[in-house]
Amino acid sequence: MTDAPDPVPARRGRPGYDREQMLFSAVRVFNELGYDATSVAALTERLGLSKAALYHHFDSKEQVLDASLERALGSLEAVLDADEAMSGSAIDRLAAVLRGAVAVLVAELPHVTLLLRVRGNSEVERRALTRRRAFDQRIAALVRHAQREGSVRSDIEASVAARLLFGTVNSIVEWYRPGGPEGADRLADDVVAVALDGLRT
Amino acid sequence: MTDAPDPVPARRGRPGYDREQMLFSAVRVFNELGYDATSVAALTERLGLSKAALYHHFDSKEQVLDASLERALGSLEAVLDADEAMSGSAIDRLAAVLRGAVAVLVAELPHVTLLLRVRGNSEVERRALTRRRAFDQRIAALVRHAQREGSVRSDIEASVAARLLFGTVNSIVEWYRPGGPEGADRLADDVVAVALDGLRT
DNA sequence: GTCTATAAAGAGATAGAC
DNA sequence: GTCTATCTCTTTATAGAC
Repeated sequence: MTDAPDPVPARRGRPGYDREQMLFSAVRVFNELGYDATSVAALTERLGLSKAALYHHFDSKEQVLDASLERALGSLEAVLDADEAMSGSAIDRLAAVLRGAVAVLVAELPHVTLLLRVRGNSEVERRALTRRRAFDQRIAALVRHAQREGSVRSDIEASVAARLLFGTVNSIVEWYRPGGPEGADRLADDVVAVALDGLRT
Repeated sequence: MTDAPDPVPARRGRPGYDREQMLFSAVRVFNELGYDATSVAALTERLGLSKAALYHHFDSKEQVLDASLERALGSLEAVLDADEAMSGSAIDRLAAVLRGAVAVLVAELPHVTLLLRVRGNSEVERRALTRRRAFDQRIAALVRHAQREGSVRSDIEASVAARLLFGTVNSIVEWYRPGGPEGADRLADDVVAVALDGLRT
């Protein structure tokens, strides 16, 4: 249990950790144990520090969570606000959003993983869930648009289709590990292929 | 917070709750708050009982979890052992397993939801994860079979395809609620349609 | 930026009565 | 089948020194 400290991105020269490094390490532990099962002691043991050290960088354990959720949500919202999501046919925009979401999932894997496990047990968690719902609704609107355009099947309700779509995308956090055999681009290709064209030959 | 007790399936006549009813109620609370965030007090408050009452029916909080995970895993494993999963072409068996899994998800929604959130924090959780992995591998083998048979595209690795497939299926627990507009059969149709034939027209 | 020490609250679980 | 009372351990967070 007392292994070497997390190999946190170095910060040249100075001793100790800054807020960024501590967040990086903490989110990893949250994802391993689950946020609620993680004590502040578990958070700081990972870095070889005492509990009190965390309170120098954050007001509370919950503020660590908040910082992580902000990253995840900010990155995901940016995908919907990007140029590729704003022009072209609805099906092309949908595909671009799927690719963008996969890219964010991979790039911000720990933060997004944490976001997807939030259940609404506190004000911080409920705010995050509200932003997530808004994201989901923008996806559903995009699917509806593609249905009206005729490029997406209309025999499945848009909200259900959108949920199954992002169920597929979001499930990636359960097994994908960067540096494995599958690159992020290849993964995005596979997701778009399965989601839009199906598994059948 | 002190609402009416959970409307647990009645047990005609006698006072108090039996093990089955207590499990039913407890698993609901676990899913609302998350297992780790749920105290034994929260569990029994829901039924209007004291903490000690739970220990008449279960040895520990963890044994409640164990009982729930056993149900979920048993039901899922039964899908793979069913007749429809044993004969016919691989693609037909795959479709049958998908339908069966959706049916189990809906029928045992609380137990499966709990299972899908387990992270391996205890021996009970790790045993459940081991069984889940075995299930996943049987799915991957089925996909591989369908690829060799030529009915499933081979440009996506079987293990990745299987994971995306069950990512789609499992995500149902995040939003589906029985008694809503979508019936279980219709939902299974939608899942098989999206997974095998895709969303595109 | 980190430490030790400690406060205050809440956790899981048990004993024994009804 | 449930209760009250209690034990013990762990939790989040703070105070104040280095």
